[in-house]
Amino acid sequence: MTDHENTRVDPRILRTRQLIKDALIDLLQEMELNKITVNRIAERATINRVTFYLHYRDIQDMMEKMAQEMAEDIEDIMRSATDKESTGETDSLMLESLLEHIAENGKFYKVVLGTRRTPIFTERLLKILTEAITKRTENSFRAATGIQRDVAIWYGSSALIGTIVAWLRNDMPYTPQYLAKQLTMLFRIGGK
Amino acid sequence: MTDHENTRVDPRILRTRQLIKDALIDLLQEMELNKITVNRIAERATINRVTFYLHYRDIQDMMEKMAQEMAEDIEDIMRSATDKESTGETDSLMLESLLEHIAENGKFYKVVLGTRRTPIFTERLLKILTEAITKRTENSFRAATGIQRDVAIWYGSSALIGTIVAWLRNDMPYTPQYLAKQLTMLFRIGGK
DNA sequence: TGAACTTTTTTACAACGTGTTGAATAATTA
DNA sequence: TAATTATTCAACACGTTGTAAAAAAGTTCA
Repeated sequence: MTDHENTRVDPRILRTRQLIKDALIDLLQEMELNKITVNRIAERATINRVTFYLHYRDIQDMMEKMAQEMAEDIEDIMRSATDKESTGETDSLMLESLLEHIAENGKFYKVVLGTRRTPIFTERLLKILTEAITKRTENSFRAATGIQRDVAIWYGSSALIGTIVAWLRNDMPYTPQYLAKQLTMLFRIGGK
Repeated sequence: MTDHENTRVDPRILRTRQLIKDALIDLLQEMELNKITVNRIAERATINRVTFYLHYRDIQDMMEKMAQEMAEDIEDIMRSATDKESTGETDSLMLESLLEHIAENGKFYKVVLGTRRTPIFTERLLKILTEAITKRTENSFRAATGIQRDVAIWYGSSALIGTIVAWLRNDMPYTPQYLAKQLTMLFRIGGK
């Protein structure tokens, strides 16, 4: 995805890590996680198996690091959406930027969010969305409806992530902009 | 959970299968799926490792069978809720029965739905909920809002399952009845 | 360019998990 | 009790894991 790295780093490391990551994404499209071995990853990445261990402790560790990178990317995007606009419509813009980012990296997100093989990624995104919603509804929550705030937050954040997942699984039949609008509407009437 | 078996079956088989299932649920509370081996399951279940293979092809196969049983249980419950009431309020009752069932088997559901270790179970429940909602909104969908029907279904079903998951993770701080009411309210305003 | 440094490869190893066998033992059924 | 069926035991070949040491290849910088 993006850099995250300003210090000079050996191009061999960059190359190897990219090869390994691509190989994993590749394999995740084809088979369940329990069929994916370091052997297969190395083979697919055209690197030596030992090299894998020079970069990651094991497959689990690798996925955690990738999920961390994803989370940083998404947080950056959402932060800059908040900065750009200060005229009320931030959450609509945030959603739109997020969906655009996901669409741009569709191959990646379809695998890590669209399949249920890598729950860490979904978990990470859910957490980010929950926090964003929590922050965003700090004042604006209408308790008058008789709905518990935490239930509304659970409801809204799962609805968002679930819709994104379904959208990915169906090969993104709507543009990010259109889906963002739909979601904003649904979200307004429902959650808060 | 329930029987699913009316024909006489060797009590040793019942005992062994129950021991194995309990062992898996036990282990899933303690460690990630990739740390769980047939060895460990057999050890925890106090059976011989070979016996495991007399009942299941592998751990994956075992989880699929357990998810299938869960799905059958839930479908039974939702069916009988539909039968019982014909006076409009079926979806509220269905939700209530479902949540009661989950609460009764809290230990089981907290593991298979509450942790992200067994996506098959969540997947199965999502499918059931999606189908129920799809059926239920066949006529009553208000297109006037400008919201796509499929988006609304994605949104509503993920919201439901996500809220249930969060409720389990937080050790069910609301009664099934209360949560069902909350969900019905949120669902009404939002999805359809 | 050449020398110092870092990364990758090669080969090898022990430990462990898998899935399957055939024969024994134990429990259930009738 | 006898016949049947489930479980255990011991053992096997095979693949995966994570680590090690040394050789080879690629990068950096004077």
